Amino acid sequence: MPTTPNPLRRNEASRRAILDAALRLCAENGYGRLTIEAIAAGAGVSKKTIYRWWPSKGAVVLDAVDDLASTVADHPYTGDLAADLRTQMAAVIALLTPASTSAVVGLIAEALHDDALGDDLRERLVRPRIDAFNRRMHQAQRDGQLAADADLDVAVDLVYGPLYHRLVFHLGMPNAEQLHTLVAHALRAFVPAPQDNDANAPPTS
Amino acid sequence: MPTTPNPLRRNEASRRAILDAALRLCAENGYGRLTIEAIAAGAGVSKKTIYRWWPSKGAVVLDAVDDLASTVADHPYTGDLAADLRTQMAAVIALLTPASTSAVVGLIAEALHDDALGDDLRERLVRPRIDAFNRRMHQAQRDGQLAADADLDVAVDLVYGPLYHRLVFHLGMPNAEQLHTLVAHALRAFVPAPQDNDANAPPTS
Amino acid sequence: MPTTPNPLRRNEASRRAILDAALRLCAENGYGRLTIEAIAAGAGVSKKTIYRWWPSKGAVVLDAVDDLASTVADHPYTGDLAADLRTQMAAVIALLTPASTSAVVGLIAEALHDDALGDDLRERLVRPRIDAFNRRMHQAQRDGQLAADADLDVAVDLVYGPLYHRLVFHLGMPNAEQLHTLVAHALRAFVPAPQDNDANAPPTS
Amino acid sequence: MPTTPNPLRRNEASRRAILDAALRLCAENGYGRLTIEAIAAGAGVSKKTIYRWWPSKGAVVLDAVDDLASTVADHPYTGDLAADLRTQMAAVIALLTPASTSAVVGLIAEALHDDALGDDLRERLVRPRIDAFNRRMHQAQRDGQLAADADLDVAVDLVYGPLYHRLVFHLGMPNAEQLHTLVAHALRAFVPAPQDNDANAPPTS
DNA sequence: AGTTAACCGAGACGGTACGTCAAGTCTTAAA
DNA sequence: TTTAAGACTTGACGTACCGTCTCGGTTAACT
Repeated sequence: MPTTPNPLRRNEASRRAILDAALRLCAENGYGRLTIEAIAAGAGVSKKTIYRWWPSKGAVVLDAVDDLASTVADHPYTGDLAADLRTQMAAVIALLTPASTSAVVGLIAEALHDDALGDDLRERLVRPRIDAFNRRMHQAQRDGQLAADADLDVAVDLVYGPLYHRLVFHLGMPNAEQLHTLVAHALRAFVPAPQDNDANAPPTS
Repeated sequence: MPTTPNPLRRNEASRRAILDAALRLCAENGYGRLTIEAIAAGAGVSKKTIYRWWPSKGAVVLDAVDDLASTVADHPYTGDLAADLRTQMAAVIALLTPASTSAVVGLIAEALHDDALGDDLRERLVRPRIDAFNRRMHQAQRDGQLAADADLDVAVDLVYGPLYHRLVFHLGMPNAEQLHTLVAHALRAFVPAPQDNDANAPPTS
Repeated sequence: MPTTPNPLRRNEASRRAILDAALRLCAENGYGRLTIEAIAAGAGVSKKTIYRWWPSKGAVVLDAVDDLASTVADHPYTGDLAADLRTQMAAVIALLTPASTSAVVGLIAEALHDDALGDDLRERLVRPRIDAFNRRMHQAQRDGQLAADADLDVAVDLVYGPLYHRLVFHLGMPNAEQLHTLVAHALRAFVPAPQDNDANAPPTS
Repeated sequence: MPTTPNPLRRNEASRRAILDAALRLCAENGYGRLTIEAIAAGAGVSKKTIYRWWPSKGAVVLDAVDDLASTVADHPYTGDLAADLRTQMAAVIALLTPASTSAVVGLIAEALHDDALGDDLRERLVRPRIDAFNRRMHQAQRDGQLAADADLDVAVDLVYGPLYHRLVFHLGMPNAEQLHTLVAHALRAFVPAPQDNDANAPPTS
């Protein structure tokens, strides 16, 4: 008696309908009003089918977001580190806005109560993007845009932290100008010294 | 005909019992398992009394945390900015740890779905502390520890952001050493240039 | 410390307002939706004032109905017993119709659960009217319209019973013709024998 | 999309437990103290299950009484009409006594406020018994015990009315002797005239 | 190709908590 | 001292979802 169902017999149509319904209903009514019952009804699927394959509402949404987000929010590489970061961060901000109907924000909220979901969220959604960020930063270091001896371990926190600080305390997502300022200041921790005050300004070209 | 009850007639003993029960039960079972019913039972109070004075579970906990947190997590002033920040941030980290039983984390999670609660959380809990942080930073600026022309508007995001980035993605709160590194890097954006690697040490004067 | 309030200090204006509000609200929304709170609000009186003077909602309504009904539904005396009974019964039917907004029907329903109210209802409202009925019947006996040896003890049950049978089982109150038939048949038990089949018909004059 | 649940899937064990608990609790504490919560708890069933199948407490009790009463209070046929009626009415009286714990009395009280319940009560409980009574009366008519031209339409009101008159006004149910008198007088409306005082005795044939 | 075990939809079920309502008690301030 | 106002405890209301379960039916893997 297998405790986990046989994935070979899984109905792909049901799976897709469930993930689609989850995202759609989340966008329509907000993550807070999203329920397993509504997902089942919206997908034309029985609750049992959802519980067979996912342990919780959060896990469903995580799968749905994972599908969705695998291509968005990649790190571009134009050579201008600050600009590239701003581009990528703008995509992240789009995923978090508006908070009330953002599936990602819903996942974040639920993960704060649910360690298992939090771990999944970190490993499946966040970790790959942190790795990508780090690769981009090391590339910039090799390019000479960052100090050769910069401690990049804290970079991700300094660069992305402000977004989540503002998110959790309803301080408003930064607009383009504020984003510019934030990135500039964050990168200042890693640029070669001595430097002038405008080292991270966008190229004037 | 006032839609809000007359605060003059409010029973202070009930109010205190409710707030105490909310914090106690949150610490015992976690914010996620906290219910209005349990608070009422734990406080020896009727549900009606809770609903009369607060619109939601989050509002109760916000009041409770507000009472509690009004004295903790003040900004010390020893003259060593980085050390003072680390001290204060350690207090903040204590309020957020462990996440599963932290009332503040619970509020943060709920505020992500509930804009009204989020606004209250910001105005009542966070704004005063941001102001205190800013006062401390401007003091440091006047003390010559920060660049005279530093743009301190982004400072709070750079300093505290990493904490919330780590919180929401289950990356673990920084230990003492990591906190040291984080603060040092964050402040680097505001210190006078050029600088050496120990720019954040307390003034030797 | 008197357990009963001093009736001398009773506020007559409040008493009237309460009884009037009770009847008005009962007529408007039905006895089932009548509440002490609504009566208090409708009378501009505090709940405490109601509870001070009456033990229950039913007692309030009983007082109100008692005031109201003391003059209606008297027994006329035209000499035609059957006609007189029909006249009086039509007044009773008016008090019971429509059942959903009739204060008397509400009292009857509540008295079925509440023995104290039931006893009050019987003694204050019903008993005097039974006595009046019996006086009317004995008068008819003296007038020679009923058998001299008729057992009038069961008369009230036979005459009025059909009304309450129909009331409690939603069989519809009798219309004028049905009322005629009912009274005629009921009185047949008390008329002198031998008799013909139309002895109780109304006088043809 | 049916608004009523599919009766085929109904759990018969739950249904029985609910009806049994309703009758038991009504007998123990009285209809007035009977609650849906208590029925659910007493039946080991969730409230939702009750609300799924019945619209109100009264509907539950009506079902329970319907089950119970389908065999009691049938009309016997010994040939002696008055005796048969007394037998059957004694069974009815037993169902109504004591009023405070009688499910039927509770239903009657509730039906006075609730037209839908009242209609159900009439159609499901009362109408079949009225029909049975009428059949018995017509049989007696064919047997020559009632006048061939008697208007039996009012018979049920005359015979049973006294019971409900006495019930609603707390006048006490008739004892055996009073019942004898009541039935005798009621039937006098339908016997052939002239008659003697023992007209309701069984035929001597 | 037929058997059979699993998935599937549907949705009833026992629960827990919700937010509301009214009952009846108690406190305060004004008259 | 009574009253209006209204806060309070209590307890039931009817609803919403939860996560589990059983029911036929279909489907897909293995005889």
